[in-house]
Amino acid sequence: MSNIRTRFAPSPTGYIHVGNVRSALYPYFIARQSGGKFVLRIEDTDQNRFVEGAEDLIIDVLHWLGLDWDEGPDGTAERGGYGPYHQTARKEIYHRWAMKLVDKGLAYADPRPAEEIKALQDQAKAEHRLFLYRDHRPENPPIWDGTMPLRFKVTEPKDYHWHDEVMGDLSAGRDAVDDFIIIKSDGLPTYNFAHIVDDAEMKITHVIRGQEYISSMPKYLALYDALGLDYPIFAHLPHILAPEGNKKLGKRDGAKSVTEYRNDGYLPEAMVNFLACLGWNDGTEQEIFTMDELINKFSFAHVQKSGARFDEKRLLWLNGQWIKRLSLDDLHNRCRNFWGEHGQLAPVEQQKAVLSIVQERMKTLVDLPSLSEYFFARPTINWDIIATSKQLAKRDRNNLVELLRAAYSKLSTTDFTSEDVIQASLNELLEQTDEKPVIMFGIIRFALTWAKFSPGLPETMHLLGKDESLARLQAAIDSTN
RNA sequence: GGUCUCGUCGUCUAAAGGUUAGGACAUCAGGUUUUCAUCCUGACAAUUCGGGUUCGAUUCCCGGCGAGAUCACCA
Repeated sequence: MSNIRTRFAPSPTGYIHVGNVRSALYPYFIARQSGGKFVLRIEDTDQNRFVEGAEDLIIDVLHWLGLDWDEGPDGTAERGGYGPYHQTARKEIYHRWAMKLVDKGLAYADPRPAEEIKALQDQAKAEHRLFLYRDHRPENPPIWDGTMPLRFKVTEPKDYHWHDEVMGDLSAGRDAVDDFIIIKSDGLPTYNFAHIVDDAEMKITHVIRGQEYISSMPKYLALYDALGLDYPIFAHLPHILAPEGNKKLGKRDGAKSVTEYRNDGYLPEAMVNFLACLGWNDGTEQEIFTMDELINKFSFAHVQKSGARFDEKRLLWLNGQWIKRLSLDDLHNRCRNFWGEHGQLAPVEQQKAVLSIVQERMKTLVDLPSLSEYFFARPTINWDIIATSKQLAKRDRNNLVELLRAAYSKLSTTDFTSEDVIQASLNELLEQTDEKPVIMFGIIRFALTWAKFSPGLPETMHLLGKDESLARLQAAIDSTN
């Protein structure tokens, strides 16, 4: 048990995309590796961007990924002693803290209309001049009554130096912090203020978030100082870049939601493994990590400083690796919603038998139907598919049918008791006909599956059974008449 | 534009002054007596540039170049 406390603090403004997930993962690892607590806090202070149902989506995704939290929203209730865990429910708390600043003369109500400020900013920009609000403070600010925004007052601008677990020692000049709004005119706090109050109240020890917050650090440091708070440990994570260009991965560049990957047949283990290793590695050549391994091995010391590109091909490979590692029962469970039309109706035992020979070829769960349907229902005969095989395409139809006849008569006297027996019989067939394997086995495979890809011939035939195998060969022969 | 940050194969990364600069994904070529998306083998491929410091720089320092982030009553 330690007093380490980390948090993931998303905004319910839409679906959670893969770029967001990593900033949940690392705090989770840090909390779990030390026996500390992982807190989920909903940052819903922006009423304009609030999206109905977004919170449920976030929770659903965290559950799916296997990230459990010790404190935070829990169904309709909340769990943990430092709640509430929705910022909109903490309004009084922010006001109480804001009053501390007002009382110290470190915050003032700002009566200036937003348009006027905008005009000042535009003017400064046009003149290539730095705009500092502190040069335009209202002369006699009114008493703050909650209807006007409340601004933090920078009394002594100074340089800031601080340490970041990922980025190292950082610094910023005195103009990096200016008077900024801490409570909006709607009475809710801005992120800048709210997260500091919350982190303090919730005793958060590690602030782990995206790199985009680095430039705001002086603001936060000024606020910690003004509020008399100790600094937590900071760790700013590099961005995850979109597959194309050098842009940060975001929704408008088509960043997919985690839910989308789940529907596309990706395993949460692969997702976690992939995202955790985007910008982090344990210093060895290991590529596959379980959640437990990540928890044990994760360290900021090995987090990359520069952005990492999201490479779907690597994700796909990793997913295939994870699928291969699944036990048959586990795989069967996860395939529940991925069977094809006929597969879903098949008895469990048959489904498992099919999975066992198809497992190593699956890269995602959505591959299942194309890899399995012909086991459950007789495939549609399609001679055109022969053209996809270089070797078979050279033979004429009659010749191929001849071969199928030979195969039929050989196999009808074969015992289908095991794959080995079938293999042996197929080998004899080869000798008797003096045909090349690529031709003979190729045409048999097509006659049985009419699919571009399938598992090995003996496995396929063994699973299909003698009657069905022969019936399919016969159907192929008959189809040419 | 100001401020801040970053810069190793196409991509993810290892090497925290001394290695033929390593691994993985992708790609390509072989192989596993049928296909193949599995598996095995192999090939291709990188230190942004210029100055220092040093016996020796991917590594430390300075400058250029390139890239990104941020400058909101968004988080």
